[in-house]
Amino acid sequence: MKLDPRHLEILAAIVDHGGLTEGAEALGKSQPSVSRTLSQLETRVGAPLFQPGRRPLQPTELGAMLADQGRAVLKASRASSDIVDRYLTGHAGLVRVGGTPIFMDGVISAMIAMFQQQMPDVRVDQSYGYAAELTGKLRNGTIDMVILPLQQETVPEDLAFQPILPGLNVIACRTGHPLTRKKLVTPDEIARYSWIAPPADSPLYQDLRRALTNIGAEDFRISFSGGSLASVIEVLSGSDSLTVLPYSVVFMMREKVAITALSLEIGHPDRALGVLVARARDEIPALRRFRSFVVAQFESLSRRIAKQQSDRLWR
Amino acid sequence: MKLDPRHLEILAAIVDHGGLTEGAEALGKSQPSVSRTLSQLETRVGAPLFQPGRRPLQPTELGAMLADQGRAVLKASRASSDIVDRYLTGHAGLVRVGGTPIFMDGVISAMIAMFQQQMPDVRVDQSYGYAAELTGKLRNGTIDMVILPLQQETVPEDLAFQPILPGLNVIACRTGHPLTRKKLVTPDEIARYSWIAPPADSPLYQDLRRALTNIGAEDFRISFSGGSLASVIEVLSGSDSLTVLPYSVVFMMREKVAITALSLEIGHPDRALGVLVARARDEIPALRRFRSFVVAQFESLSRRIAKQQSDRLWR
DNA sequence: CAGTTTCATAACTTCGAGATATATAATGTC
DNA sequence: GACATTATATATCTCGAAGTTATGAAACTG
Repeated sequence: MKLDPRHLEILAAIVDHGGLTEGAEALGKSQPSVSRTLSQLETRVGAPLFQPGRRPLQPTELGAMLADQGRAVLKASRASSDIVDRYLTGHAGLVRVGGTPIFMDGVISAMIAMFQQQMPDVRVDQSYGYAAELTGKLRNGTIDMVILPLQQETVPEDLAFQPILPGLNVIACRTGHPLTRKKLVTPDEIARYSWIAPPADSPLYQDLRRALTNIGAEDFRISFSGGSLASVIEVLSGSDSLTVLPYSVVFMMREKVAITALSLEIGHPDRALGVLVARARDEIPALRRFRSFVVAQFESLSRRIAKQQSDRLWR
Repeated sequence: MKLDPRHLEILAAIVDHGGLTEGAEALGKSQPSVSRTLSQLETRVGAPLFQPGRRPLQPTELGAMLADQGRAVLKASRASSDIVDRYLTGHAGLVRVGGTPIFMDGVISAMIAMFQQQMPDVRVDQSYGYAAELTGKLRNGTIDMVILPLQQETVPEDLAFQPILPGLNVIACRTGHPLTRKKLVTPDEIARYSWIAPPADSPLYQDLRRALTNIGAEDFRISFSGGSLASVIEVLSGSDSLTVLPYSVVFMMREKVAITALSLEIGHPDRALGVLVARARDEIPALRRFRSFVVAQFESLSRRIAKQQSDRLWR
């Protein structure tokens, strides 16, 4: 005996609201419709579901049990509506975001924390990689969005790139480092210190090489390499070693850890940090929200960086 | 966003059976029907519920969550079918049975225990009373069935009476009572012992009076009255008092407690024990089952009584 | 025993779920 | 990489059921 779950819902509504009229109203249906559904259900079941004749309509034993099941259906129904609503408004869902390790650890993860204050039910899956792997994952749908520095001209046709911050690298060191006392740092002075190198396959490593070439420091000693940001920061703040980091990372971290940037131009890479998504794939609402949030956060970050730099000029 | 619970069921079936075809089969529907329902659901929701293109069909985050709700609906649906089936076959339900105290305690309650061995989910509500109240409750639907001794001619039109045992009362006493040693008991001998009287408004009390009148014992001492069967039995088996009980009660109890019946005819009341139900009201399946069970039990009891009596004749 | 409320019935319309037949897409195989 | 196979989507039709309004019949109210 297969019963229509909607009929069970209706039965539950009648029982819970104490009458056909009230039940119909609660369900947004007409009273005759509900009445007929009930009588159909009763013929179907082959037994009365309500005490006959009694005016404050009272369910039979069987009616009460089926109404219990109807309540379960109603609950699942409501839960479904809720799930869908939360999904469509971007309050729930899964966002798989990839990016270069330093940026993810240094900037994005803090933004994720802020985002999840507002959207606690959006789950974020983070993964690390560089341009080649990340675009691959983007194309095969393994991740939804990538944050990485890229030359705008090299962006493939099938991907959309939205720049959010100009590429700006700096030489970073611990606060109180001997070089921070100098107003102008010369290449010779820099050459005295050893370097913390990012992984050899990272764009940042290329940046480091180019920066050193630019300032004329041909050979340099590497004292530590292969670490992710947490290790780099530890070594950096506990030694006199130098490294190259995106300025945004130094800026974000400067209040939490004792690192700073040297006043030495090392030449901008011709890349811009940006958000990359697949054109074909349309974003789920949570992703759209997250992307907007990240973009807005970077705008705010830009402004704060600009303000800090003009403040420093006046000092 | 209101979703049809049936659609959620279908979604759950697809997810659980790993495909449209399998899901359709499990639901007993055609594949196109299920396919269209799914695509409708997706347009309704406004988001894909399955990963596009993947062959071992895999739900999206949202699809999986909605499928969970669908499973809940499916569960309620199955539970409902189960409830109805059990109800219709009389394996579940509520039976409200009333009767005269002595019969209920002495005979029926043991039958209820046996019945519930087979039908553990049939709930039995027992209530006590005499003819007037019981027929009243039967008429207003407070109880479903009554077991009581009645003159067949006095049965009202709107009630149906099914006799199950001829009325036969006996004088009961403890086993080993002095009177049990006599082959023939005279009224004089009886007059020496005091009586345990049933409640004054009970038919059994009338029977007691008539019996004593019949055997010529005009005045008699009452040593205990007002007790229900458990008390009566206690007093009876712990003293030399006598009482009048239906033979069926003595027969049922004789192996558990030390009571027996005297070999003295006291004249049959012109009543028969039977089952009374309201004609208008149609019985729920559990009641029908219970009634049949009780009737069958009494048939068996009749046979056992007859057998015991013929055995005694030969002794 | 009115008046009011609540439920049942009637007649009709519309929408959707079911079916079969068939096209299209994905997957496995040689 | 082409082909066979299986799985899913689409087209078209039919029928049932759920919705509507209008109205009749009970059952509580005072």
